[in-house]
Amino acid sequence: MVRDSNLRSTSRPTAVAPRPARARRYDARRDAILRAAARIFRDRGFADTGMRDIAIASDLSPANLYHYFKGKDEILFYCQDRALDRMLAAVAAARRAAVDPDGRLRSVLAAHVLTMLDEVEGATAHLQVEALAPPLRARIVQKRDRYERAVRRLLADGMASGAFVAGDEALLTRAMLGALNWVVTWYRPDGARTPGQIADEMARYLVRGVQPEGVRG
Amino acid sequence: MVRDSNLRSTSRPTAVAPRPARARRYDARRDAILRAAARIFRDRGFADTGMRDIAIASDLSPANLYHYFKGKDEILFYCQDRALDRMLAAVAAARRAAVDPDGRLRSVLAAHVLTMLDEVEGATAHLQVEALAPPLRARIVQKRDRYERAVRRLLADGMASGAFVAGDEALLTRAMLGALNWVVTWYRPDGARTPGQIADEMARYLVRGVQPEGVRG
DNA sequence: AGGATCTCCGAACAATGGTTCGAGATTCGA
DNA sequence: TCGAATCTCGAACCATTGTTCGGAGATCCT
Repeated sequence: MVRDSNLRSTSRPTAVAPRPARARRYDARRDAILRAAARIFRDRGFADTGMRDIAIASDLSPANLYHYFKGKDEILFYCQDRALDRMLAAVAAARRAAVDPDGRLRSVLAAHVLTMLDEVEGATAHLQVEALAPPLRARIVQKRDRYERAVRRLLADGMASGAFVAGDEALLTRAMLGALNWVVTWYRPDGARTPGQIADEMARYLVRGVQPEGVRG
Repeated sequence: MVRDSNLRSTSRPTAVAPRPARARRYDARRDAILRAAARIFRDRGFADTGMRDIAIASDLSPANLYHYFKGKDEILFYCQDRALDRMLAAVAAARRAAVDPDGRLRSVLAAHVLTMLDEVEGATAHLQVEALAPPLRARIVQKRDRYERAVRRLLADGMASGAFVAGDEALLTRAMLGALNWVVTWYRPDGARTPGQIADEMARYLVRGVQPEGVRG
């Protein structure tokens, strides 16, 4: 428990492994647990998932989980935290790639879908925020709001520049994110569409709804 | 338990009360339980809601709940069943009111939001279907699919008539319903918008995304 | 009024679930 | 190689939860 280094110390890429093998395995196990948990959370929901389920899925004993996480809440917390980080990174990337507002918003929305469907990342990004106890929830809510505001700003900028029609930014943002979050409830890996296709079609449709006449993406 | 008359026998509106006072109170209690349960389910989720919570909220003892429902599952079942009935009724009403496809779809989507936010009806319409045990779940899933197909048909008809642009009907339907279902996660009674306003704006935006150039609602 | 039925509840039961304990294996620095 | 820190797990703990049981009070029909 001495570690607690979530932010990799990528300070020196020296020849010799700067990170002990011990700590490496520790991080790997942590990752595996998060991966397994995220998958089950997405499929069965947080409340219906037991520690024993997570333990089985990650080839560990239930008791051993507590050497990697303080408890069930913390596992959910890191799932959500990771997913949000990835989404925020997508926003930053879209902003850097200086295209038009349409393309920026589309790429962010598409990335959102991919993050939700990707087993590695959380998938339970926004889905189960209320399940968290106050201390951890506050941190997630804060980050989630930051992401939501970022998306809203993308929308607002487009409205200001005339790329999008005027409207209630907050409501439209929530409509878009809702459509995206809902994907996890109906997506099946053996379905007709790949995650990439779903992400693209979703993003295209959602953006089309705010575009003025004459400039259809 | 001899009653089991969910469908009111509105056969004869005779002068004398055709329904004994006893049975009336029974139905009223049932209604109150459903009302209270739906509210808590919506706020805290099905798994995190205890029978004792429902009992307190409906001014009854936990044990007494079992005189009105077979168990927790059945309570959720009726919540969802009611909500779906109301949504299906909205579809039928929209179909009867022979307006254009745009108006039909918009009114159905708006009714969906109002059903979700209305405390009386389920609110947990689609939200917690997986929580149900197989026997009851099958019936709900069937009805939910019926509703989803009805909405999809509205969309498909519009595409066929040229009122909507061509696209993946199933995916677009799910995108719309997802945006609507998500409303329960962020709606607050003391917010700036009333349920009616939210419903209208949502429906307008979602339909706009499938309309071709030159015909915006 | 009397018996039958319906409502209602306090208490307890069995199962589940998150979590802790204590000790045995494993790994690592020196 | 040796001692210490780290991993790992079976078993148990304890609170919660859905549910049942048996009976007391209320209500209704005749």
